[in-house]
Amino acid sequence: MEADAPGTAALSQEQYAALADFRFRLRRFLAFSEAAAARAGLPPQQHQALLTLAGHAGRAPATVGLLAEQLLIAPHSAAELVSRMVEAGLLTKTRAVEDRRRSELSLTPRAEALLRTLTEAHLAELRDLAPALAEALGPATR
Amino acid sequence: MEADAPGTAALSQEQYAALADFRFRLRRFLAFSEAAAARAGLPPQQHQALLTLAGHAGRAPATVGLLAEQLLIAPHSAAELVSRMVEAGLLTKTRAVEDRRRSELSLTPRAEALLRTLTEAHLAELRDLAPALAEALGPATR
DNA sequence: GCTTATATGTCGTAATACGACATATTTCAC
DNA sequence: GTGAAATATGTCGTATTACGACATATAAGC
Repeated sequence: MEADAPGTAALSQEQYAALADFRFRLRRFLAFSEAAAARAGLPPQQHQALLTLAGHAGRAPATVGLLAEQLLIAPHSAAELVSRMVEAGLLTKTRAVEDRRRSELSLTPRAEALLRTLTEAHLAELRDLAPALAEALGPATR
Repeated sequence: MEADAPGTAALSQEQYAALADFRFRLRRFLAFSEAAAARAGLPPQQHQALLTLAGHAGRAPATVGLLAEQLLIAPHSAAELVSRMVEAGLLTKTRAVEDRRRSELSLTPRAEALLRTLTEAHLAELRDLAPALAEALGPATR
C-alpha cells in the first residue's frame, strides 16, 4: 500500500519538518565552519581546498584537477582558486616533471598551521554536533 | 597524556582524511540538492526557503524574519529573497493585521507541487546517503 | 507624544564560479 | 613519427546573491 505516484505521494508535515530541521543543522555547521575560516583570514573555499589537499597527503601529488574533482567545481575554476591561494602564500605550485601540463600543489608552512587550528576546532565542533546531525538524518528518511 | 596545546596537537593523517571525506560527502549531497532544484527551475536558496516554510506549517504564520533566522541570512537579505520569490509566483505576501510591520508568507500551489517533487527526491537520496554520511561523521570525531 | 526598537525594504558593491575561449603538452592512430 | 584529438591549465567578462549603509513604517515603553 501507499505506492503513490510521484507528485501524489502524501508527504507528511513531519517529513517536511524533519528535512527542514536536517538542512537547518547542516547550515549551522557550515556557518560555523565559514566563521572559523574567516577568523583565520580564509575564504571558505580556500579552507576546503587546504583540507582536501591535506586529506590527500600520502597519495599521488595533488593537482589542480584533483582539487576541481573534490570541490565539485570546474577545472578552470580550480585554477583560479589555486592562483588566489598561491598569491596569498598558502600554496606552492610546481610543474610536474613527467607531465608538464600538470601543476603539483603543496601547502606552505603557514597554510599547515592555519589548517591545523581550523581542523582542531572543526573536530571539536563535530564532536558536539554529530549526535544531533545523525539523529536528524534518520527521521528524514522514515 | 597527549593534552597538546592548540596548534601543537598531533593531528593524524587519518583525521585530515576523515574530515575531508565527510566534507566531500556533504558537498555531493548539496550538489545533488542544487541540481534537483535547478531541474525544477529553482535557485537553491529558493528551494531552501520553500522547505523551511513548509516545515514550519502549523505554527505561527511565517514571516520574512523567520526565514532570515532559519536560512542564517540577514533580514534584509530575506526580504530580497522573498521579493524574488513573489515575483516568480512561488510565494504570497500579506501584511499581518495584528502587526502591520510583518509580512506573512505562504506557498502558492505551484510552489507546493514543486516542493513535493523535490522533497520526494531528497528523501530518496538521503535514504541512500544517510548510512555513509553517518559513518563519515563518526571517524572524524575520534 | 516622543523616543527607541522592530520589521521590512532599497541600492550599490564585493566575491566567486561559470561560459566562452585560449594555450601547452601528451597520446594515439595511422 | 606526424597530425588530430584529448587533457590540463589558464584568461576574461558576466551573472548571481548576500552584504553594508541607509531608509521607512509600525509598534512599544515611559
